[in-house]
Amino acid sequence: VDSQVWYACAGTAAKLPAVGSLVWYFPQGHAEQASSPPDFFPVSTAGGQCPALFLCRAAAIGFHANPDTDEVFARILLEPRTTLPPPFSPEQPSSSVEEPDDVGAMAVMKVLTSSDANNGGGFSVPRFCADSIFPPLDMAAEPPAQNLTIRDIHGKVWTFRHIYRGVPRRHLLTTGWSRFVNAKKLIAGDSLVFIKNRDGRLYVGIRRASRFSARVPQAPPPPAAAPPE
Amino acid sequence: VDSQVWYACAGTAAKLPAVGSLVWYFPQGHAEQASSPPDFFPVSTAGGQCPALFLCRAAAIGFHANPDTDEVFARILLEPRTTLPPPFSPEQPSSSVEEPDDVGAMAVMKVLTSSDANNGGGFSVPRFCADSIFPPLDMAAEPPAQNLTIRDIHGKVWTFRHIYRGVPRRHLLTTGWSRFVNAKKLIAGDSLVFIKNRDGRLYVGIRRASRFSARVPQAPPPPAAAPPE
DNA sequence: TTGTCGGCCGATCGCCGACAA
DNA sequence: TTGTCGGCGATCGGCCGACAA
Repeated sequence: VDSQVWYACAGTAAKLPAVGSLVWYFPQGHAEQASSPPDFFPVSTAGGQCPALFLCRAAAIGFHANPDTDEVFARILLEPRTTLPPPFSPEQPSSSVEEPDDVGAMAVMKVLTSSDANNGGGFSVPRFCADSIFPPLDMAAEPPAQNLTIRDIHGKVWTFRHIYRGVPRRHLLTTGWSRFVNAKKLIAGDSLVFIKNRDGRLYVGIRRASRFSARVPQAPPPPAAAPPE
Repeated sequence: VDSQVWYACAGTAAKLPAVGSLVWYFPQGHAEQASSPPDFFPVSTAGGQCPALFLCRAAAIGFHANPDTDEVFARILLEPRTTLPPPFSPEQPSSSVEEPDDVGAMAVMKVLTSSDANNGGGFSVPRFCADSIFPPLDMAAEPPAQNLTIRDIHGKVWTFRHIYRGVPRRHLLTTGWSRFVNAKKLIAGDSLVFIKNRDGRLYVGIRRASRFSARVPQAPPPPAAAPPE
């Protein structure tokens, strides 16, 4: 996966160590956060424990995306320094050292509203996104419209009809949008990241809302003055 | 899975050994046919070979169905006799010894036509199936119709509208049929087995057509007299 | 600027009898 | 007896502007 697109999808909160820098590998944190718990068998001691920290060198970083959910993750190859060899280590979040500020690219994020995610609708494009990411429309046309060619993080191409219409005027994605929503199983609360790289190529990334504490909207209690039903 | 339903779905060609009987376990045949090849490591000899046959006792039989495809398979627990212990063995087809003839139940099979499997249609119920499996219709009604409650091999309940209509009259499944076709991903050539057990409960099983040599129908060559296009 | 709604039109789904194999 | 077809009504998907937050 292209690292530029990866960073845009991961968000500014995601920090990765620079290749070659020294980091602490924290097995317990890895075991608690990883989707597939690592196997510490080869390094566990007679007492069944392994050391709490390993000093390591970040030898290589791989940028990846889940083929099903498009969620991004990084795989960091760690070389031990002065301690026993630890196992191969995927998914090491937030070990803050450096981030590439080579922003010749633009990225805009939007949280999907229920109108965006509901079937039978389009996608309301934020004005700033249309202005700074998408190619300019021919405003002489009636209505101004174009087809956008956008790649997801796997490189798969999606096309969307981008139209500027309604009173007052607004930017919308129509044809192609619902196919995308269904294919990616997007729901209200998920976020999209639209990315324009230095070559002008368009990408779209997904940040899923935490499904864990998803709360069902509830009817508010009646106002104090209202008599009980 | 209920063994009665299992046998109806497996068909009359499927033979299972009686529990307690002696059978030959044939590792190479197992390895060639099993979807997940067995691991013979613990019994392989220094030459990398394991014996061609094991005499075993069929200690227990489990009746199972693939949760995705509904295809049935059996798991036979084998106890070795006079040889080294073999590994646990799933899926041992056709070791012909016995089959339970306790047929207080009825089963009828039909291969799906393209009209059955195409969306936008119902299912033509063979006359014999309607007469011998389904509950009798009230022929005084116009048209005669009823809702059928039928369980798949996992026990999941499906409902179908069974109607007797058209000129000339015929039995059809309409409402509920296309949902079933889509959920089970049925295509023309697959077969259904309708089963009525001794209690009068209805079941439906699936036998998938071999996807391997599925051939696309081809236009026949023009008659000899026809001039070339 | 943009989230939600109702209208509306076209596409699809799915039930029907006709008809012939 | 039953496989396939065309018809057609109901439903749904999806594009639209209105309107208000």
